[in-house]
Amino acid sequence: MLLVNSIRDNFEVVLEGLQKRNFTHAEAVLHQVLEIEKSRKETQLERDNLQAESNSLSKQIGMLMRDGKKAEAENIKTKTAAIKDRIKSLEESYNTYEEDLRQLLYTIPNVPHYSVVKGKSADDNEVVLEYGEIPELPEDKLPHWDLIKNYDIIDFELGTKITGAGFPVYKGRGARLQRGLINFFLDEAIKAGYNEVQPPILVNEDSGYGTGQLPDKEGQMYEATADKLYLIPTAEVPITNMYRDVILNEIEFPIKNVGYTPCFRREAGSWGAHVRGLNRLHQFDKVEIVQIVHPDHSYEALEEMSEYVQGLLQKLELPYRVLKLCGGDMGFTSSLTYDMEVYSAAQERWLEVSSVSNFESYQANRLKLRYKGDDKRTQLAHTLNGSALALPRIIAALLENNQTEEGIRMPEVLIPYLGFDII
RNA sequence: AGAGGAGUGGCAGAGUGGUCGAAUGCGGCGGUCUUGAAAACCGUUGUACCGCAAGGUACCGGGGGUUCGAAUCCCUCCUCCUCUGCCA
Repeated sequence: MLLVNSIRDNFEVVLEGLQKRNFTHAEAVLHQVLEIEKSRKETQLERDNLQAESNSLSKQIGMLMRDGKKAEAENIKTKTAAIKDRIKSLEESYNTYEEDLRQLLYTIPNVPHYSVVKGKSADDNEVVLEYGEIPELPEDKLPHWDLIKNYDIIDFELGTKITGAGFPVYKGRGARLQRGLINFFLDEAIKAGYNEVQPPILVNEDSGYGTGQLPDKEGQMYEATADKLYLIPTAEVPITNMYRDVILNEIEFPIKNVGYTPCFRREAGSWGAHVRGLNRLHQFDKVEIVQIVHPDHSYEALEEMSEYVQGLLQKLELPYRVLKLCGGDMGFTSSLTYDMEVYSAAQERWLEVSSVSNFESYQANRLKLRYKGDDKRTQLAHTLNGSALALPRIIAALLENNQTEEGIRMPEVLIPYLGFDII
């Protein structure tokens, strides 16, 4: 969430930023924040002063009791009663102000980077670059949902029987392709200096708030209600929350973690060809990279992560493009996001396979993730993450783009991981 | 899951109603000494909020309560340890 001080000190900048993402009533909400904050401070001042008075009287009572002057002590006791009532009522208002402030801040999205354009929807995203040749496929090319049936490598009906729609069963070479890709992605990340972690895939409420899934996206997560736990929608949640309530030493930067996890998304209300087959699932696999860095270097880190993800796509020989998201299309917590999309030659459309974001201090503020430098001051760190990569659409593109009469050709780099070169 | 025990500063560990944000040791940082290092000695060393500052307030696992006053007493939740049970 945003820092109140930054809203106060950079009011115009914050306002302009929020307007870029079409956040309605931005000005009114920001003014409300400052107003509540003002009341909060006034209440604290009064409460603290009374508390100081009460503390001092209590000490006097203690000393009088020790000296055996009981009558005098009793006399002071009566004075404290009134103060106590007043403190209690101030305490209640203070808590209300604090809670109202927090709830209000939860509703305010991150301020986009100054270079982010306004825009209304995904149509206004800027294509930063395109890479690779779009393959020419024969007339009888098939979309992946037909290919997986023909080769019997992914079974949606079977998954529907076991669980429900959007939970496919990967079979035979389909399963091995999954496993091969996961291992390939993890190995590449390790080579790039990331530390591999295996986090839990159920998280508690605090973690959901820490990275911003709660309260914003409550309905999009599966919930284990008996234990108040959530199935993670992305490994970003557990991996970033490892650093909740942590004060790092500056010399530990940059912190680079990578983890493979299944991801679970309820994604209600979607339909049509765009969500067919592997395009949108309730459960899918993803390798996620997460960085925690010094605020001065977070945009360098973002570029580095973007290039890293692009390198993976190049190795997989997939044509891709990089989008810089406009304000209207960016996630709630992000300051700047690049989306990587691969071209699916049979569906003849671009599929998002990665999203790389810099959250600046927005998540860190919720997480209380700070660092201490040479000057001994504690400050908020910056967090970033990116998919590297999400499997289903990569598989969709690999299957579609590499289909031949002999079968589906696998990219060179995967063959050692698969043990076969064609499906 | 049942029975018992325990949660205090970076770590170890004292403190069982008042002068305790908290002894002491270790570690960290600064200094003295030394050609340098070690040792020794001296100093310093939590977080957050309010305040221009002086200073104030809160925090001893979380929340609530008793009391003029709580690390200390009570309730509740969480976590960890030991034993028993169960289990990949």
